[in-house]
Amino acid sequence: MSQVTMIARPASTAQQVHDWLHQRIIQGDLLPGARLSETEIAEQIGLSRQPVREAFIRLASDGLAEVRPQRGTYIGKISVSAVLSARLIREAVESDLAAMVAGSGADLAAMRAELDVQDQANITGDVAAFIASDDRFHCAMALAAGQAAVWNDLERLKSQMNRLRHLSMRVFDRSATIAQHRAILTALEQGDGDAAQTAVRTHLRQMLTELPQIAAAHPDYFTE
Amino acid sequence: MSQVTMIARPASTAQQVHDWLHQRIIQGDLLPGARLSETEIAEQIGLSRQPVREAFIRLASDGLAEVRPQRGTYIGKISVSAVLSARLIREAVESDLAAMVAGSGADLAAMRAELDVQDQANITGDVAAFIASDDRFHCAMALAAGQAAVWNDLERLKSQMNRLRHLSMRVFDRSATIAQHRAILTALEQGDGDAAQTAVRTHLRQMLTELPQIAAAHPDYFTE
DNA sequence: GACACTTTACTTGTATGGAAGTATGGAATA
DNA sequence: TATTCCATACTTCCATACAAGTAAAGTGTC
Repeated sequence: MSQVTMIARPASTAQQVHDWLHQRIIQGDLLPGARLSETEIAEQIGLSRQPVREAFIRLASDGLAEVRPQRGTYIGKISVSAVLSARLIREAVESDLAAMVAGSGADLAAMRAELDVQDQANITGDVAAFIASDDRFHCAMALAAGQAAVWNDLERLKSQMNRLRHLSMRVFDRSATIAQHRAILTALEQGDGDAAQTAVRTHLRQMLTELPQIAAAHPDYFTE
Repeated sequence: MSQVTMIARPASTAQQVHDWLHQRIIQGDLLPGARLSETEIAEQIGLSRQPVREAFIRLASDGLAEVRPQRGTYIGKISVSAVLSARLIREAVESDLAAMVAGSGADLAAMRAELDVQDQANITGDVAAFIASDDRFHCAMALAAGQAAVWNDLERLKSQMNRLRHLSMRVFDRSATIAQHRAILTALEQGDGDAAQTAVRTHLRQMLTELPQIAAAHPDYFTE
């Protein structure tokens, strides 16, 4: 925890607007291709256009929005190739992380706890809670490997995949995801690095079969 | 090539300022911890503060600058942990890419050509040219694997490592780097996936020994 | 001389006005 | 009816002015 976050100085208005829109986009509240208006949002929250504009610039840097000069700002569509490359990167990195954890004897209680949360969320049908726990499960593995910074660096890539999941989770089987998570954790607990790597790669390759189906179901939300 | 790029519309001023500063930071022209003034740069290039300010916001999103409200904007110091995690990610990803290329029979002429460029740059001592060719060598491998998008996604991480290399290349042995590149290419040409992966990992682990030395030589430029 | 306080200059943050460019709808014309 | 032209409203971009906060220099006091 850095000093900046310890000293409770409220973030700038522009930053708050950015965070607010960022979350709404990730959660699928603002849909791909939708229009964003500086003046409209500014009036909506009682600010001038400038901080809203700067929030848009940040969103564009995040790859979540597209500012077209003199035309308008739009929620970025989900790039199929971007999702595929993000998936490939995650598979490569998390496979290595799994190998590091398997031989280390690190504490895996956090991962096991998330499995219980996912079971609950699956029963109650709370999609948002399930996705959040899914994220924390993978994050816990990175922490077990002592690589918290790696997880932060993947944040940008994960955000694109999370948008996809918020579209897909209503359709696809969460039980299968839980089973895959359980396979990963079992292999880690047994200290079987090769099995853990295989389980991670199998899990993350699941998206290769899901992506075409989701893209076909929502063609307007995707590009490339 | 998309229509957008065909119609040669000049980028916005803020974007140009951002690109200019981005390049100067990566090349080590603007050193870590140095101060950036909105008004100063604005006067320097004959613009108002606003576009410069928006360029700063983009740089902060890139992780290259830090805007401290009511205090000033500074070139971000090189985070040791960020470099380490970027290195780990590159090792994992490029190892997978090497395995994909080794079995594919893809054209490797581009990689071989870069080796010649690096030999030349090593002789003439042109550090910037060497680093640029080094980048293109690795990029060529990603292209040979049919994963251009992956290389783009790693851009953010590479920029931090490139800042480091512009500090280190004046010190460290470029011939060793070339030998490592040659080992990678040889393994790929022989179709030996395992050897290629090993060569890639060995090459990228070189930084693990270089980083502490560079950080010790320039303690003011690093953090964490 | 050392210390506490005040002032002053300087920083980024926000508001507002206008400039440049785009898209849309309607009117005039063939 | 179809097409071209144009006026109008809208968008983002940039310039300017002001507000809020920080830091450092200066000043007075002990």
